[in-house]
Amino acid sequence: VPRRPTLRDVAERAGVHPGTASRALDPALPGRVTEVTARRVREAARELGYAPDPIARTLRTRRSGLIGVLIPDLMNPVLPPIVRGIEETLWDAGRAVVLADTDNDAARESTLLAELQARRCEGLIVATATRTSEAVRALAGGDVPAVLVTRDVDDADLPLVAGDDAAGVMAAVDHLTGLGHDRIAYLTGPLELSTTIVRLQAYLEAMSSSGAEPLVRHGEAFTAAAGRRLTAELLDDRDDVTAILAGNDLMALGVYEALAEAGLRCPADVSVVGHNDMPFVARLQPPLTTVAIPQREIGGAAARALLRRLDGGAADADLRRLLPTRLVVRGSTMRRP
Amino acid sequence: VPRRPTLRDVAERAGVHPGTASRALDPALPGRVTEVTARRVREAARELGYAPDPIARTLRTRRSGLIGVLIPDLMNPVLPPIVRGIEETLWDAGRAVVLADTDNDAARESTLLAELQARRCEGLIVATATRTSEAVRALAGGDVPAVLVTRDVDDADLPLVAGDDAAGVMAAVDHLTGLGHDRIAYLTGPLELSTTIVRLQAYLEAMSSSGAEPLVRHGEAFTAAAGRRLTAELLDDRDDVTAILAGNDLMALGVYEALAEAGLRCPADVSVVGHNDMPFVARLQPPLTTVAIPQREIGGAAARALLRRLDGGAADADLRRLLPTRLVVRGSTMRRP
DNA sequence: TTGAAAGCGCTAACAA
DNA sequence: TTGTTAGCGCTTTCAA
Repeated sequence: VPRRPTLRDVAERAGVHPGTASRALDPALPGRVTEVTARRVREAARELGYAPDPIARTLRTRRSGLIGVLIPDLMNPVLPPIVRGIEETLWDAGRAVVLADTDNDAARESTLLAELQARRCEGLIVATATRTSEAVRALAGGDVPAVLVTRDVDDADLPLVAGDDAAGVMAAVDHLTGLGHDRIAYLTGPLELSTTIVRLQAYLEAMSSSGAEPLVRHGEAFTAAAGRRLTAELLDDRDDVTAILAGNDLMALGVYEALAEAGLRCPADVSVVGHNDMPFVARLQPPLTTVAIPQREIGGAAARALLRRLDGGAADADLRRLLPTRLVVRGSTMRRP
Repeated sequence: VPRRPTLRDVAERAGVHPGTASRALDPALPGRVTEVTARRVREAARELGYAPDPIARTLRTRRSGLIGVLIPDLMNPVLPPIVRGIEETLWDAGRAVVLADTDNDAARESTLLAELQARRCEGLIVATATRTSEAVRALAGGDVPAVLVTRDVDDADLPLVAGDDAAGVMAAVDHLTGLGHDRIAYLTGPLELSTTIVRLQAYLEAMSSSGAEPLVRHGEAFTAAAGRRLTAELLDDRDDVTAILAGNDLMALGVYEALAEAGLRCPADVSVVGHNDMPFVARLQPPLTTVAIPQREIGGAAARALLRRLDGGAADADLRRLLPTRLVVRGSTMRRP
């Protein structure tokens, strides 16, 4: 059986000692070896099709080249682009991505975090944080660098990369007030998520600066079902609402359903705005006006932030990196009737 | 610095030799060690918070516990559920998933396949195959077990797990003929994908057995743009088409666009059927009738097939496992006008 | 500049 | 049943 070649084979063929071959092949150390031997070794390596064994290297150097990526649920449409951005950036940097999905389960979160570390991941990218996750907070003190994506945890000095949701929500409120709306309701996601809080806060600020009275309903989850229930309740209580800002696009889907059920038209009777610009919302009827988030870039930026840290970068240089969002105006908003 | 404990530390504390400690901690070998020493060792391990180093273990045993998963593009809506199914099954079996995305690039495919193997992945799940991918075909002879998902490669004895697309397409044609249609066009995806061929073949068979004349257009990609272009061309040539079967849902989106552009209504003038039942197609206008594929189950089944092989299962027991698909009838199909 | 030797932490073959 | 020994493939001191 033609075993894959080791450094020893290369050294033998080049007529040098394995140690020398190792030095010759290490690009970080030019001048540690004669140019002529370096050439001989490289040649032998090429002829043999030699590739260093990452496992053996890791055992020696303690660097595995593995980055753990923890996500809440890959089937949530916002995540694939983020994971994609992370993954392409890390592969390009010679790292491999170990993906783990918590299924939105806190217990699973801490299990998987431990598992990822046990498997010697050099760094962690975490998209599952709730404001109170202890397991995530503990990462701040730990010895494996971690970066949070999208979701932040309270009171921990962990770097975060996310979209500038606040700016997006403010733009959405401005858009609606610009269209003459002032009875604008906001439907939140679960309060244990930082994204919910950030968006809600922005809504409240924008409303107060426009002098309009805020109107908030809290949802138990970022789902269409929650959006639908909240909207139905809202319409029962108040018949003067002319615009609804949904915590995210999934909830906006539920808003559409509830409006249709109540015999209200969108946007003729009620304008609707979502958040995230997930795939295909432009193809809904009506096409959804929403806050677009640069998901893939967020993933890439998170990966780069982690790489910087792994290369000994300053730990405090780039806490809280917010990437620009933008309001995409489509057919679900119009001038107040 | 309180270095994490090694097996040596555990052995020392338990007063035994490292080799003995190793045996005591190995769950696969009961009876290789006295119950009393086993207990002592386990106790010591617990007290020290010992966790075996997976890297060292891998170097020794050649088994990394890592499974490489190669996908064409995570942002293609069919993939997240598949990856999810793979990932949850493998974690439950104590394996970790290394995810790599080729971005539909053949060169990247072979690079990443090599990289995954260099990183000592014990097994591979490949969703990127084209009918001719050499790099994938080479896996058949290789020493790391591989399972294909959804996309097959020609002339290679690699196990495949996929949805039963043929049955789905036949059901779709039957559904349409049952509604009185006989001018049913089929829009294919790229011919280098096995899924395209399987679906097309099924369409041709179903048409011939119903005695209707087949009407096929070939698309260069499974995209909305392709679906749109093909439909526009089709409508230019033939004004008698009353139903269109799209290669997948993305193409069906394009069909919707082209019909609207041509001033034709769906389903009143033309019925449309998609394939995949990707998220949110039920919310299109009209809701899309489509062939649903059990994506998550396919992922799970692929993972289990690989695990079986890793445990020395027969290599030929389960080549070509097809999971049942089903036609989901929604609003885009109706009785022929 | 190169060779020699040790060792990362673990497991498996062999010996006692 | 347990201890001993060797070695997975690599890097990195230390000497020459």
